[in-house]
Formats: sequence, C-alpha cells, structure tokens
Amino acid sequence: MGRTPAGETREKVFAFMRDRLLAGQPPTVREVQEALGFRAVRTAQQHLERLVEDGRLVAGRHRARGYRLPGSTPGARTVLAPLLGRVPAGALDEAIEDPDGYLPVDARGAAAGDLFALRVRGESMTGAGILPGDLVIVRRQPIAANGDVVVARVGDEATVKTFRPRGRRVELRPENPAFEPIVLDAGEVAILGKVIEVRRILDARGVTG
Amino acid sequence: MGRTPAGETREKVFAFMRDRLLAGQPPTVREVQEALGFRAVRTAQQHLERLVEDGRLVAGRHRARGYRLPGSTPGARTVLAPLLGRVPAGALDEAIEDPDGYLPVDARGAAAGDLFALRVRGESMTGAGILPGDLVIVRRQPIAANGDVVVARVGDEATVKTFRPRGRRVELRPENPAFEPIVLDAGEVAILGKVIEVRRILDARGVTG
DNA sequence: TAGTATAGCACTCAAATGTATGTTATTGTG
DNA sequence: CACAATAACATACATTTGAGTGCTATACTA
Repeated sequence: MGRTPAGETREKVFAFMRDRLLAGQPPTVREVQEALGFRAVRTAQQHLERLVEDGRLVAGRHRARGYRLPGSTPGARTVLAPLLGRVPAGALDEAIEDPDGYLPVDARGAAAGDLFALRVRGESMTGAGILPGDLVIVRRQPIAANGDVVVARVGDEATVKTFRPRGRRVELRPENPAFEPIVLDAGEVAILGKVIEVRRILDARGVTG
Repeated sequence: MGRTPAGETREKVFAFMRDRLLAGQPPTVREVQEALGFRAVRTAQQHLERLVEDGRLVAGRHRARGYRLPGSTPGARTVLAPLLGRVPAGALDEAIEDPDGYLPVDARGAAAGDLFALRVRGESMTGAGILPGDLVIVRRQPIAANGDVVVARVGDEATVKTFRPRGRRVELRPENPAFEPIVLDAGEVAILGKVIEVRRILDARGVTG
C-alpha cells in the first residue's frame, strides 16, 4: 500500500499526541487514525505501540483515552482554580460555586478544592511587584506565617497584604509607603489563605470562563 | 433501600465531579459510582443527569469520560507551555524539545506550539512589575507593536524589554531608570516573541517537570 | 390516606474504544 | 536474490462505558 519514508509518519503521530496531551485532551486510537488519515485503526494503533516502546508515550491499560506523556505525566498536576469576582461575607464555598472563570494552576502540593484566584484592586502592594489588576492565586488556609502575603477579610472587605503577627494583634502591612499598615486584634481578622502565585495578563486576552 | 437526606448525596457527587474535572481527570460514570459507594451504575448516572438538568454539569453525548463543567468547557483551552532554561543561538524548536518543565497556560488565541516560558534575570524591568526570577509566558512572533514587552535576541543573549521602533532602528527599553536603553539596527535584533503573561511563584513550590 | 417526588437497586443494551489476527507492499541489507 | 524490518490495510474481538427499563423503599404533602 501507500508508504511514507521511515519514521516520518511516526513523528507526525507523536506531534499530534503531544499537542493533544499538552492541551489536556487525550485522543482515542481512532481519533489518531482519523487525524493522520489512516484507513485502518491498526495502523494508528501500531504507531502508538512503537511510541510506547520508545518511551515517548505511556499507555494506560484498557483505559479510554489512556495515553499520556511520560515523565511525571505533565498535565496531571494541573488544576483549574476558580476566579472569584468578589469575596462574599459568607463562606468561600458559596462564591466558588459561581466563579468568573478558571485559571490553570500547577497544583503541586495543593488539593484541587483548596485553590482560588482573585483580582487585585488598589496599589497597596506595588512595592512587592503586585499591581492593580494582577491576579493572585490563593491557597486556602486559616493561618499564616510571618511575612506571608495573605488574603485577609476585615469586616466585609477582602484585602491582600503582608502578614505580620504582633503578639495578640495582627499587622496587615501594605508594600507601598503611601499606605498605612492595618493593626487589628486577631479576632477582627480572618485569614482566607496564602498567596502562592501572582499573575499579570499583558496580552488582550480575557480569562477562561 | 438506604436513603440519605434530600440533596445531600447530590452535593457529594458534584463535589467529586468538580474536583476531578478541575484536576483535568474526567471520571467515568462507574468511577463516580465506586467513589460514592453506590451499588448500581444507574444511581450515579441519575445523579449526573440531575446535575446536567440543573446546569451544573455538561454531558458529552456517548463520549467516554465526557462530562465537563459548564461555562465554555473550562480546561479545554489549557495548554502546557515548555519552560526553557536558556535560549540557544539556534532555532527555538530545539530548545523546546528539552524543557526544564511545563507551565499550564490559558491558550486563548494561541496555538499549542506557539507558547513557551522563560525565567527573568536581572532587574531591568522592575518598573513594569517584572522582578528577577519571575516567569514570562511568551507567544512566538517575529514582529511586535510599539510598547509590547518582548523577548528579543541580541547576539547570543536573550533579553526581556519594551519594544520601541525608531525608524530603521529599534529601541529595547528597560523599565528601570538605572538601566540604559539599547538602540540597534533592526537587523541586529531578532524578536522571539511577545510576553503575554508574567508570573511569580511565592510559595516554595517548584515548577512542573 | 392517596399521591408524588426522591434515593437507590438489579439488570440489560448499545455505542465507544482498546486490542489482536492476518495479509500486502515497499525498502534496505548481506 | 533471500530475508528482515517497516508501513499500511481489512477485519474481528473483547472490554469499557454511557444510556435505558423496571422495581422497591422512604419522605413529604395535600
């Protein structure tokens, strides 16, 4: 039958698999077949087998859409963190039910449900390179260590500041000399979580959702 | 048979689905059944049907692992961009073959292979909130618009600067008064791509790889 | 008390999907 | 040339997996 130079088609198969897997959309064998224009399922299947033999792919046994990239299966640790438009007075979980969108985050060391994202308002943290409009990825935790950048709720307001314990009181310190530190009793401050990542979208792209 | 309070199990099913879907691992109906401890597939299936009716899930017809979260199918646009340790003198594609890791990126408007990431060195862009150690997500493109933050190669060095065309010459402007602008003939500068996102990892987490 | 909605179970079916068997060309090598 | 390896095809098979039919039990309500 038709035959292409040695290895050429194999590379195309791998490129297809790589793109689909990096995009988080593992294809079926038949989708590979169709994408490459094979007339037999077996052809796609054999190419995949070879790629597995060469260690360029990993097969999940009898699993639908089971092929993965080797090496700690990239993508497996990616989690979508809900972007909250506002932080409500009540429980966080309610706000997470109706997010403005989702941000893909490397979940390393965090459970899927423990992450959320907020958009930063104001210039109180510009000294730490956190500008208005930036997105902060937050891991939910009720306590924080000295120096952590945290999201705290004071009254009905959620705010991003540096956490400084002051005995029985708590200092929420802005990183901008134009702003004054906030010092409150521990009971007046609720730590919503720790900021583990800061993002700034420069391109005219929106946010997923 | 055994019966739980109204709606309670439904929430558990949704929470399970949400976690799995946000983690990029869509489960099968039978996996839901097993996770929730149902003795019948149908039970899990019915809960899923209800969640779809309520608009809290989206079903892919007859598709293996086909359930998704609503809202323009979050996750579908997530792509893993390779983090390059260094930018070589040759073609970018070679460096992409052996990345230091991968960063999950919302691919909106960009093809999977067109994105890569670099770690920022030096303080020349601190005025734009880009600090040493920050990660920049770059979309490959050979040209740039006035004011774009770009990755450019001058000689063997890759650098992040603001792009300013100056007639036949090009100005690569640092955003830090302590640094001097670089002005070169257009032929001496190769635009590798445009910085579309800046990230800073605050937590002691590494990068996927 | 009858009626209705919810929660769950056992079983079945059909489509999707991974896997295997066997055959035909083409290319390269000793 | 004989022989092996590669590329591709047609077909069949078995498991996975989403969906359907029918039944039982509990709670709530009019």
